[in-house]
Parts: sequence; C-alpha cells; structure tokens
Amino acid sequence: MSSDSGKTEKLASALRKSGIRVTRQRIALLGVLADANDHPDAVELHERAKAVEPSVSLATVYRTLSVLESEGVVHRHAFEGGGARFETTHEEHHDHILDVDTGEVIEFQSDKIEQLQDEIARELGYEVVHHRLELYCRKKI
Amino acid sequence: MSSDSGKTEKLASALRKSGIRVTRQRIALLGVLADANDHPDAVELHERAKAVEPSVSLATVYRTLSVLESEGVVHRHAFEGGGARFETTHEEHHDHILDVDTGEVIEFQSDKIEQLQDEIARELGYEVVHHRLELYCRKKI
DNA sequence: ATAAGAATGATAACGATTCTCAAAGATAAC
DNA sequence: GTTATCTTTGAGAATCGTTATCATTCTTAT
Repeated sequence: MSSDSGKTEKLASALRKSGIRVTRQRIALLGVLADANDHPDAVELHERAKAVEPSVSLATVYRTLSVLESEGVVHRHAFEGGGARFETTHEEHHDHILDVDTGEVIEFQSDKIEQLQDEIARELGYEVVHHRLELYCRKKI
Repeated sequence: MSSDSGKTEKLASALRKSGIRVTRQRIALLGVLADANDHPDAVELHERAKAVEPSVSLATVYRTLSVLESEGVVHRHAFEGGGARFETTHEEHHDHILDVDTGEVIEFQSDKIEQLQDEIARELGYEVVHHRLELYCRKKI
C-alpha cells in the first residue's frame, strides 16, 4: 500500500542534502508524489497525503510543493482551467497532450520541435530559457 | 488620438451582425483593442478604455472581453504570471515568445512546428483541437 | 415615444494560492 | 537524552484575478 520502495527515501535524502528539514508531512507528500503517475493538483495531493498522514494541511502542501519546485524535485504545470498540476521531475524533459474530453494527460517528446524552437528564437535574437507546449486534443474515432 | 480609422466600426458592426448591442462602453473597449499592438491585460485595457469613456467599469471590461472572445474577435492568452492578456484576432494564427526580462511579447509562426504537432497527436490517436506554444526567452547578447 | 430585454456599475462572492502567527517539531550541541 | 535554536506547522485571514448578483440605465425594434 505505502509502496515506499526507496523512491521516497531518495527524495527525502535529496532534501536533507539541501539542508531542508524532513518532516512527517513532507515525507507523506513525497511518498504521494513518488507514487503518482498522473498529474494531480494541490487539493488532490492533499487528499492523498492526508490518507497517509492526517496532520497534513493544504497550506503545507502548497508550501512544500513550492520548496520542492525550487529544489527541482517537482514540476508545476499551469494547464488550461483550474489550478496548477504537479509531477515529479522524472527522466527527460517532455511536453503534454491534454485530452479535452477526459482531462487525461499524455506526455510526449520531440527533438525536432525543440530544435525548431531554438532556431526560431535564435533568428529573433533570443535564447529559450524554458518553454511550454500543450496540445489540447480529442481522441480520433 | 482616437485613431478610429474604421477599425473600430468594423469591429462594432461585427457585433451588431451577431445581435449583440453596441454600447458606449463596448465602443470604447473595441477602440482600445483595435489600437493595441501589445498584449494588455484586463486592468490595462480598463485604464485605456476609461481614458476614452470614463464610465467603463472593470466588470464590463471582463464581461465584454468574454463576449468578444466567444465571438472570435479577441484571443485570450494565459501566459505565466499574472492574469490573462488579450489581443484582437488579427490575420493568421501565431504563437508567442515572451521576454522573461521585459515581459515583451513577440509573435511568430512556424508551419513546420504545427505540422509536427499534428503528426505527434495523430500517432497517439488524437487530433489537435488547439494548442499553446510559448517560448520564454532572454535576449542574446 | 414606448415597451421589452440586454448591458451597466458597484460590490459581493469566488477559487486558487499565499501570508500571518502562535504553537509544535527537527536538528545540532552539549 | 536535554537543551537551545531555528524551522515548519495548522488554522484561518488575506490576496489576486475573475465572475456573479442585482437594481438601475441604456439599446433597439416597434
């Protein structure tokens, strides 16, 4: 159930290494994040974390997510409609397809697009710091 | 100053054609929108509209922008940080570069990227309804 | 001019997020 | 293991952008 197969401890020790205190609440949230393979929002993460550690407040979820974000442990996404959604910084960079009917999120990656983005920016005298590419899609029938 | 070189009347008659009443406040906002070549937010548009027609309230700005959006007259953008920003639906579709230092917005268009997006979606069994591509950039030195 | 309905301004309400602050907890030094 | 220090916490107030409410005022078709 807790599925704490080392992933959480890995995240926790990353925090310790940065001099950030590891609390019960943060452990709970880290565990939930490590287990999530969807892209939950803060309220959803709060629900899941409370199931593990009832003392977690929504304020702490937001606070911790901000800390984790600035440590590079999680990514914050501002998809259309509703609040921010989060995912752990796993593997390589990717962009997102959003199913407009179901809200499902699918990840994809295209070197070609990244390359074209860099080219476009360069030609205009800019360099890309970061970008946001979201495809709002409908399932083909 | 008013620079109402027909653009506003064109927008206004588009409204009339859709059975939407043309009021002093809407004329003011349409004029401001027609003149804007940046991407102002609602508060900024309110400021500019008040200069033309002092009776415009922020509520009406928001309301009118929603009407104009659903009529396809303006586009709403949700760039990072702060509120929505608007532009009139001019010419062709385009995406945006955002200068992370100045907040300036530069428009660009890439058929190749659009094509790649469609391909990626298709391969995953989706079709693109709409998309969002924003390059957060810094000026090269 | 008039009636009928839509648009308005002011302000309350809203949802997501951040802030405040006293109390509780984590860590390092003893 | 105590203790002192400094951080994190929960609860709720505050904030920000935006939308809803509602009585009054305007547009428009007649």
